[in-house]
Amino acid sequence: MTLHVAIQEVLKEKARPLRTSEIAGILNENGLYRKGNGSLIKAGQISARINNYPHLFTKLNGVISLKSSTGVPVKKIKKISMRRVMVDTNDNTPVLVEKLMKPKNFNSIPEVENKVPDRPGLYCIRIVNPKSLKPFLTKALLERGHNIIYIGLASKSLKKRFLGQELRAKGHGTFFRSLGAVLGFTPEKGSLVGKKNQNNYKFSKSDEQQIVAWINKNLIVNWVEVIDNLNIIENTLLKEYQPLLNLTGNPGRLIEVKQLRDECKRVARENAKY
DNA sequence: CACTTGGGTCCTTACGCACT
DNA sequence: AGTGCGTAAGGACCCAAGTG
Repeated sequence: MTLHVAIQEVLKEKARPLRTSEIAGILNENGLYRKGNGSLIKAGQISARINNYPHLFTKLNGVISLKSSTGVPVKKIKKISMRRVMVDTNDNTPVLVEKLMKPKNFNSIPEVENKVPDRPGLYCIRIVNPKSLKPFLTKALLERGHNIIYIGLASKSLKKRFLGQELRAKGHGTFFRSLGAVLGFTPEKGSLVGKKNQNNYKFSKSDEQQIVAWINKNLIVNWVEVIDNLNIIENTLLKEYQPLLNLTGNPGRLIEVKQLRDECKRVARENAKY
């Protein structure tokens, strides 16, 4: 039995919409579907399959239902509008993009950290002197003719996501992990052992402080508040500028960055020797 | 005891390998 | 070559512990 058929079976049997994590749990218990290597099915895998079979399933507010009339009646749930991209007549995207990318608008983080809004938007990070990085990164920036190292989005809050997670390591910032890796830091050995998410490695407190100090000294940042079309704008920018440390969606992603991140993961997953 | 902070967990989606 | 499938990046949610 394929995974999506197994998901259909579960939804039919339970006769109500289910979360991806619930479906994974039920399948792991009833054995309707087993992975080739025998490992447990994760919620993310269910989500991936749901997206690959839009004709079979509907997804509303995080719960999955069967689409076919033979399946479960879809419960009425308050609808959240999934805004489709519409280029309306007063589209001010070009203005926002210019405002975001204009080098003059960038400032060091200590100068602006109290001003980052608790609102959604896009952010861009530049490096003052590309030569403060490892040679392969310096070279890549010179080839690209800019000093942009990361472009990201915060769908809820720039303050929490951009400032908190990315620049101050509160929580799990993708950029912070990548930067630490390319600066030559590695997490503490075994720090991911037993953790559910085997990717979100962290650095030691003292390493974190050193990275934050490096960020304050070497990086300048800018952001714009945006609500609509965040993903589309981000994707366009990634294609146009190919920032140094973005991986997903970046045609100029650097394999060396991925390798350094993988090395961090390897160390963090390693059983501590004693 | 309300508020803040830290961080564990969850969700979505792009990517790339494996199989047909 | 096309399709199926699993993994991991990127981002947000949410709760427990800390703080005043």
